[in-house]
Amino acid sequence: MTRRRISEDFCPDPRLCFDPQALELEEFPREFFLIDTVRVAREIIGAWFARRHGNRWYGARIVETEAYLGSADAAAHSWKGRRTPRVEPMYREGGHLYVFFVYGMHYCANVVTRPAGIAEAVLLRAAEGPEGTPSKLLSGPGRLCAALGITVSSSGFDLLSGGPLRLYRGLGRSASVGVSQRIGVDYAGEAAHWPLRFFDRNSEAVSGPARLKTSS
DNA sequence: CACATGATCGCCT
DNA sequence: GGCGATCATGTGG
Repeated sequence: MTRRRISEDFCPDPRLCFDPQALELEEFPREFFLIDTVRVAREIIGAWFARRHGNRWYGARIVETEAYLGSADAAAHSWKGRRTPRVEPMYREGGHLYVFFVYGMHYCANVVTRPAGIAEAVLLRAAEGPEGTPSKLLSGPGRLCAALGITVSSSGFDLLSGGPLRLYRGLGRSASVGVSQRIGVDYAGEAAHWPLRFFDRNSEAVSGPARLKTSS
């Protein structure tokens, strides 16, 4: 049996190699992550999620996100203040990473928001690689993590520590951003309908059903 | 300790 | 649009 061990998958896809220095990308200030989770979800559309591996940088432009609003949000892992070892990174200061494992085979990456103790976060649902990479390579939260080689070993990492995982502001004009309900949270009752998903209307890499790709 | 389920994906119909 | 894969995690006994 040649069963593939998911935990060995740490390597970014070589097609995502890029140079943040040459592009003169700037990081977000800490404060940006502390104030408003919904605003972070909307405004990191177009931002670059970047990772250093060896002496190279790999990155992708975020085109789809979802906000998860902590203890008041039945779809959030921190609903009703739930606090377990897995969710602990959600309680850190905004700007940290929260990664979890789902469905026995996929990882999902979130950017933690709000001050320490308030467990809100933004799920990174889809991204585009540098010019010429296939639009499906990072389309969906599981594929996004697979393409960048992100696993739970990165959960709790501070994106503003000057280390190998970072978030950079996008370049040029802001994207045309659509809004919809979140995907895959039907169990969450009323919260399942909250308009907390954001996406770049002009991107081929946005995931989910077609009916959620055109809304406002 | 046993069990149920999920912030998904790809393949099948 | 439906379903199986596959297992960490949380919950309850």
